[in-house]
Amino acid sequence: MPKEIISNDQIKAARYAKAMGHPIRMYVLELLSRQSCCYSGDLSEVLPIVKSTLSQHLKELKDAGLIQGEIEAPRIKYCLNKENWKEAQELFNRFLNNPVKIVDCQIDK
Amino acid sequence: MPKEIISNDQIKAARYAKAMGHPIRMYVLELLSRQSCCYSGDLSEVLPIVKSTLSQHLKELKDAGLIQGEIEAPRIKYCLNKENWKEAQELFNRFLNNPVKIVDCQIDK
DNA sequence: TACTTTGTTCGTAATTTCACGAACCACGAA
DNA sequence: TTCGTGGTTCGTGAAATTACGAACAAAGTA
Repeated sequence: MPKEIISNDQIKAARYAKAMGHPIRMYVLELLSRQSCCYSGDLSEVLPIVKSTLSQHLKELKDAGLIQGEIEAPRIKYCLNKENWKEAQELFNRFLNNPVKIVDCQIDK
Repeated sequence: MPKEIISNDQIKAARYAKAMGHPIRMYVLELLSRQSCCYSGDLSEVLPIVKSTLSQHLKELKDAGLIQGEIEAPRIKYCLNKENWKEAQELFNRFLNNPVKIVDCQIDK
C-alpha cells in the first residue's frame, strides 16, 4: 500500500509493533520471553478475558509470526517463534537505539 | 481495563507499540530518531497520503507521547518527545532483550 | 460409545482505525 | 484588510479491532 519511501523493514517493524499493541498480547509475549512456553488454559485462568477472546489474541500473535503453537495431547503448547522473534529484536534494537542527534533540522529557513 | 495481572509497564509498552503499529508512523519515528526534527509539509511531499491523513497520524504519535510539535512561524516543527522516547527505549530494551530461556515449561504433566 | 477437557470458530455488537475531501484557522506578507 | 501558506478539524464511509457467548471439533478417558 505505501510507496517505496517506506522501507520493508519499516513495514515489518510496524507489523510486529501492531501485534504488540495490546496489553494482553504484551503480557503473553513477555511471559513467553521468560518462560519458554505456556498453555492457553493457564493464561485463561489468570487473564480477565474469556477464552475465545484470548484465542483471538493468540491468533493475532501467531499471524504476526511472533509465537507458534504445537499440539500436545488435549492442549496446545505456545512458544515464541524464535526466528521471527530474533528479527523483531534486531529491527527494534536498530530502530530504538539510534543515537538521537541534537543537531537541528537541515532545513533551517 | 485489564486486571492487576497486567503490569503498568506492559500497558505503557502496548500503548507505545500501538502507536508504532503503522508503516507511516514508523517512518516518521525513524526519521525523527535520525534527524532531530521535521515539518509536516516535508513529510506530506514524500508520503503517499493526503495531508489530513498525515495530520491524524502525527496526532496519534503526539497522543501516545512519542513526538511533540512546536509552533514555528507558519509551520510546526515536530521532534521526538525525548523523555517518553527514552522510556519507550527502556521498556522495549528490557522486554526484547530478555534472554530466551531454553528450559521447558514448569508445568510438565 | 458417551463424557470431559481444551481450544477454536462463528455470529454479533460496539468501538476504533484509516483514508479522503471540504472547511476552517492562524499568521505573515502584500 | 485581503491573500497565501501550512496545518488542523470535521464529516463521512469502509474496514479492522475488541469482546462476548454459543456452538463446534479433537482427542484422551470412563
